[in-house]
Amino acid sequence: MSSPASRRPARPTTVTLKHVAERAGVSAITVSRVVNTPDLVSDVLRAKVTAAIQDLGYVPNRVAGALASAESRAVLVIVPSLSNAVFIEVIQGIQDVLEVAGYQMLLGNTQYDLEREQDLVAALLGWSPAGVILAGLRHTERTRALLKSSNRPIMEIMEHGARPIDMNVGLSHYKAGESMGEHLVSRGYREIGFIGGRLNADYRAMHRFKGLERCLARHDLRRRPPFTHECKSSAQVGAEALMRTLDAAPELDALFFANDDLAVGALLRAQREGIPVPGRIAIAGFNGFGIGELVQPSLTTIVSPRQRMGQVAATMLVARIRREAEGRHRVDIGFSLRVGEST
Amino acid sequence: MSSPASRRPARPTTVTLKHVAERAGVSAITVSRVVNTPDLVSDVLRAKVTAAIQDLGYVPNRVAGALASAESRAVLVIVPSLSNAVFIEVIQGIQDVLEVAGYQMLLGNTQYDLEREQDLVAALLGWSPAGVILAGLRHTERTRALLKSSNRPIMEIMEHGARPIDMNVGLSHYKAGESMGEHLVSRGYREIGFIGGRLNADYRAMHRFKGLERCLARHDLRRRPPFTHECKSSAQVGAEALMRTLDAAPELDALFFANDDLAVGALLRAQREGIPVPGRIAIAGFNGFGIGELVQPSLTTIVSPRQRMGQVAATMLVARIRREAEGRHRVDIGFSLRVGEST
DNA sequence: CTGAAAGCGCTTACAG
DNA sequence: CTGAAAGCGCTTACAG
Repeated sequence: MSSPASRRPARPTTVTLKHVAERAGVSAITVSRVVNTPDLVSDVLRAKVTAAIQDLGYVPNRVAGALASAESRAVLVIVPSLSNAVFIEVIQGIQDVLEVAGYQMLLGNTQYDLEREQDLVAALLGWSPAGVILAGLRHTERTRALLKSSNRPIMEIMEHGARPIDMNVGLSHYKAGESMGEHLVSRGYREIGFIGGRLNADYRAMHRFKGLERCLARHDLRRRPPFTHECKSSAQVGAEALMRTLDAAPELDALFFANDDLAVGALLRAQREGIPVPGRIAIAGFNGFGIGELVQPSLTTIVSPRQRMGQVAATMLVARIRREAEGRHRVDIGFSLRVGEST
Repeated sequence: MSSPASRRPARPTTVTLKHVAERAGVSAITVSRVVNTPDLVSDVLRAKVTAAIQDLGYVPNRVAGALASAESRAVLVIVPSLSNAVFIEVIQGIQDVLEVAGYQMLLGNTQYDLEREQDLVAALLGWSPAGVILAGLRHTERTRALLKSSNRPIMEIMEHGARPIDMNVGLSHYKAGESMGEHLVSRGYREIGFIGGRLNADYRAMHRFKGLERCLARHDLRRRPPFTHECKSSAQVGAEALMRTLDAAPELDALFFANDDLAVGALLRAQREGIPVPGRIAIAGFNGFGIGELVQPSLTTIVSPRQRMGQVAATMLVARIRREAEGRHRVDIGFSLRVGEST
């Protein structure tokens, strides 16, 4: 019963379960129940405990709770990039749901590197997360093994595919590429190129390219390797890529950019250079950011339901964490073509 | 010594310090030292322990460590919004530094609500963070009290001011507003308006407005209340605000928008409507996003060093966490005026 | 509906 | 440089 205070001066004097229990005249477990599963406590005791919590300004120590239960109220969210607005919007959707459900997000950024992803997963599992959301279906074997043996609900997002580790919410990037290809062909374009960056790492963009290729093959149109650059996508990079590509392949009459950042940059640059869009060159993107509707000409693009994807994924995950889940483990969230003036 | 395994089937069989210690033939504390303070361990034991860690695939349980030491390797980062790219870039800067230093970010979003901020701070302190970074110098009294009594290093960012709770890195939004005012006046504009949204919550934008007002007063120019809207800033909202404001106050010859999102939207809308910029109306923003250099005319704006602000703040915080900090607790990170074609 | 005991996997604060 | 003991603040798995 001797106080350890003299030995641990660094530890701030904190209100603990025990203090609340003493104040309320109940046991510690009862306080714990009031905090976590109030329905299991009688009205009388619950009122006493709630009052004691208020009086003392008790804040539960989540770390202790996590250690005791081997499960923290944290969800790992691992994405390839934060400079890409797509992931920001997905993260917002996830946050919307996690916050209401009382879970904290632990955010990791792999920078499109599967080894980094593996290290992140290993390190972050040390937090005993209640669940994991990560981008993509492509991971190292060890990442898969770590996630599986963690016995936590796992949600893979962004792309929809056949063999998820556990659950999956995403869309078919291949079909999206095909869909844009069909649109361009139907508009009469015949010399169609694809511009993207770091396609080995951003393999979802590569899937879109493959979808486009499939479409071009079907129509007996010329297929070209993608025009690539080895840097992060941005409007500036898209602007440069447009000029370089038109120089290298002046016969092109349409360009499908890997994303809207690139496409909007290209559009604005074309305008500045006096290159008619779509008269000289048609321009299309992928994402469906709001800015695409404001530029002139407005951008033809594929709209992915980013925030909703995050919400759906987080909702399914939370249901599984709470063991209320049933039914589908795989959701194709779809996409839509938004036809603007640029094609 | 009896195994609890039969009583806790849910807990996955995990490799712990003890297992590593047994394998390496040392005590648990020695393993702990190899993980946390390897310099304190002899080369011989360190090698043995490192090998055992590799063999067993040991991953430290951060939760247990945090409970024992009353300090987790987490840093709270609390911002008002994730839909504002400013905060995303600041967060990136913070991440850059925290990741290298081995800290995990716990992200909270107040939605510009000081009560929500207070609740977030209270709840997240339950994670025993090593430090806290939060946006702004304005908080509830209870938030301040909670942070102070937590005895953790606290860093307030975004704005630079006189009485931080602990440390502060930011810029003067008042001076930024003044500076833009001086630029507009020097260009010959005389009827200058300010457009922004939710200025009570986004009081930093209000500071920029006040700075502008001060400048207008100095030059004996007409001062107007800000033209406001009650929704999140976006290009779409800026586009609408431009049209509404020109309708309401056709005498205006220059508009200072609270941020670049609004200003770029206005610029693109003006172009679409055939309103000459800056001939009919000059347009200026605040942030310095890359898109402002691509639109036509290019946007005059104030560039805030967002990513660097995050890096500097996180670097100072980590130094304090490690008790290596000295010198300045307050840094004015500054800003610069980028003159484009829109004014 | 309520509680006493044991334990989660680490680190602290010594002692040697 | 190394280690045995105690403890961090909770929750689990019983028993009643």
